[in-house]
Amino acid sequence: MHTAQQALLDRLSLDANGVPIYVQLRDQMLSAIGDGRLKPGEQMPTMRQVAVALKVDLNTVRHAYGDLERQGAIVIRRAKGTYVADVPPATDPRDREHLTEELALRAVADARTRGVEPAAVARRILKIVKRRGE
Amino acid sequence: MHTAQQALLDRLSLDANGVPIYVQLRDQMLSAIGDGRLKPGEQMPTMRQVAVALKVDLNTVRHAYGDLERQGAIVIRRAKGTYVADVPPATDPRDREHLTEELALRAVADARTRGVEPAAVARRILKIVKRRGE
DNA sequence: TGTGCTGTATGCATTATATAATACAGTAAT
DNA sequence: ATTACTGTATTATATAATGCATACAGCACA
Repeated sequence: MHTAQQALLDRLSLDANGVPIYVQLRDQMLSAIGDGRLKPGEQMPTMRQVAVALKVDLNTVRHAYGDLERQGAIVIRRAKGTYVADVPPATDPRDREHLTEELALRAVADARTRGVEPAAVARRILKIVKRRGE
Repeated sequence: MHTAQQALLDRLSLDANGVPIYVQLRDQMLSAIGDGRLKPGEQMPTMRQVAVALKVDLNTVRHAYGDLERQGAIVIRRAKGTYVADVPPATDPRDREHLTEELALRAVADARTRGVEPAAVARRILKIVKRRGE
């Protein structure tokens, strides 16, 4: 039962637009997680699978996975594989306010640096959580 | 009356997210042209203005402008300045949609890995862009 | 034990990115 | 002609990214 990883592998693509490969990989995998195509606890494609499928160096994939782990999105287990991180318990209400602001500011900056209207991203987020019933 | 360039300058921002500076500049300017904030024939900020405003090297800005010219979005006139092309390439709406979706999905994954409601982040984003005037 | 899968790591070469410090060249206004 | 602004260009330096080859290390299982 490797449909989830295979589906992700099939959707991965690289563009020669100046964006580093490891950034493209990292961001596309984050999207897959946000999408729910990869669920918490589920195994990610192995680094070698990604490297072979996209004809990219193993260390480049490792770079992307390393970023994702540092960010808390995945967990890497030596000799076993990499897995989507479990959803952490909701933060306590006082910190949540601050954390929400922080995440929002980062999203705004992210959108701006990619030339996208932050408001458009916000509306899209609402649409995503709605179509998943959250 | 240089409000258009000034407005663009004010909105330019850089983020240390692995995306090369010249790509960030190129994309943001492309988006400014795409949504009409910069109109055909209008003068762009000079390369030096951008370099000084963002504290980046003149050659880095040139790299971004070079991409834009090769792409047909702007026209560079030596010693006179750079201008939005008369018929700027229509930014493919599908690309814009896709990028927006990607950014939204990343934000969702980001929020979830930190135990924050994605919807709360979305509402915060809207609040932020509102309190900055659209 | 050994085979085979995982992630981890190193060394080397090449290319890309970014900065700094200068300089050059074309245009326009005074 | 001088000045002041454009874009263009070179050299040097440093760091990052990528690829390639080659390993090492941990785990599971026949």
